[in-house]
Amino acid sequence: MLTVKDVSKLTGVSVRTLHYYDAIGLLKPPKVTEAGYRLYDGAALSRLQNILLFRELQFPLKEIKSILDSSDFNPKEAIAQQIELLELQYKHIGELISFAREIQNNGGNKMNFDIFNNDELEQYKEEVRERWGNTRAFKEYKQRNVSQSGSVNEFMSLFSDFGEMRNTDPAEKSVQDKVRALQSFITENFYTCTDEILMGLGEMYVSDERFKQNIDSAGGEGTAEFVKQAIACYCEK
Amino acid sequence: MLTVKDVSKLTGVSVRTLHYYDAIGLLKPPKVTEAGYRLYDGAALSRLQNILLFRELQFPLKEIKSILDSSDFNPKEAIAQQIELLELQYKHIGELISFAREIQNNGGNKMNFDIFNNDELEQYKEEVRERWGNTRAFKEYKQRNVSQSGSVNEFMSLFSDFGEMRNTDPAEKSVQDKVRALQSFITENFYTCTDEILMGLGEMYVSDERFKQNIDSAGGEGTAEFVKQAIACYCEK
DNA sequence: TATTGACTCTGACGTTGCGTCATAGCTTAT
DNA sequence: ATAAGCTATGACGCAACGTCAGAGTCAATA
Repeated sequence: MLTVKDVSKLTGVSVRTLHYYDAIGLLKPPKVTEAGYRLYDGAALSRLQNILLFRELQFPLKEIKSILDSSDFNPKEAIAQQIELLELQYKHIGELISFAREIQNNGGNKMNFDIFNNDELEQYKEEVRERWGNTRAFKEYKQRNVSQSGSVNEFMSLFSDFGEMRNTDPAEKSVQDKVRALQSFITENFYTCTDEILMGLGEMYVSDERFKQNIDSAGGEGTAEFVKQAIACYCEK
Repeated sequence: MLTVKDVSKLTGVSVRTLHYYDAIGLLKPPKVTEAGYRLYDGAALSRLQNILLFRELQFPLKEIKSILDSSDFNPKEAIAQQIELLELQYKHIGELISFAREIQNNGGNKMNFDIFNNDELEQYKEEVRERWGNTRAFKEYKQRNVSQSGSVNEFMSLFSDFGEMRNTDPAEKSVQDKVRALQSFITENFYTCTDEILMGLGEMYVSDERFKQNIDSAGGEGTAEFVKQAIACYCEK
């Protein structure tokens, strides 16, 4: 019989991990001495190999346990689902890499509304867990995503409108109407935009270099500052 | 000024997360009312955007904090390192996917000594953290990996040797010598193989379908069982 | 004005998969 | 018999929050 240390050296898992797997019932030693020493045999090693296999494939230990304990040891289904999950991760990380490269090159100037969303992954995990196919929520996500990235363009055109007015008085009615339009637009396309939030956004447009540069590039130098003032005006009334 | 809920709705992070970021000093609200209510402004929103950016790129919060707090807000270096990390993850997940596909197809028959090792990732993380370039440990890893996968072939040829002897008595001297050779081989190439461990391995060779099938395919039907008996013999003496 | 309802706060514990002590018991060899 | 080496069981720590629980606040309504 193998002691914990033997198994540890053999498989590379730590003694503490063996303790833990015992504690959670994932890998019980077939025998325990009177002194409480754990002793393992070949069958246990085999089970451990399986555990490590699934662990490597990112299965949570609980799931591994239920897979190995379920009498029908045919995990093809589970693995198929896991592959889909891994593929999502793969895609996601790929996107992150190109995103990171962009940041390196242009200093992260781009306003980025679309990539801040691993909803996809999270939602998919939910799905996989609850097994209601991968059609509905996934399509809804895509839908949302498309409509959102589409609206970003409209969003930017609002700023170029502001740019054209940026030499008039921020309190001017035409300008104030634009602010109202901006607020409505945000409310309709992103989230309910209260006056409070609008104020915060206005401030951020100048204090965040990324937003500032992006807005100025759409409306001309000074547009961001102008928008901020217009918003301040609007919110004071 | 924006309340926690405003910020939450605006950025998508939960109120609890804002509490947390405050607690760890990552994002302190610029003002707090007498009642203790947190109030945020545009600058805070901007900082939060940066936080989310780095968080999305898998930076740990502590690192984000030190990056944003270090006066020289030039994270190019950090991002470059992070990209390398992401690329490693990318590669690793890619390997996992093809590995998982293999398992699906052949039921995971292959003995798998090589993929159970994200040392690469871990070691690399260490490296990145300690900034001593990515040459040395990486090459050492490759070295180790190559020599290991090379030795797997020799390992299998041992089993075909056993296969040829599988109709003689397991106690026969020639067989026992092979067992000794097996033990030495494991000790030299993988880990110190005590008699105890050898016994465990022998048992596993038959109780784990993956090993059994692989060994039998190398030495012929019944080889795994034969090896187990030979080992038992060897260890009793 | 009193009371609802919506919002906020601070703890405290749960989660996942272990690592890291601390303390103590067991085993074996010298 | 004692030291060396192994083992055990807690207990705490980490990352990044989620999830209550209990309690205080704020604005608006009846």
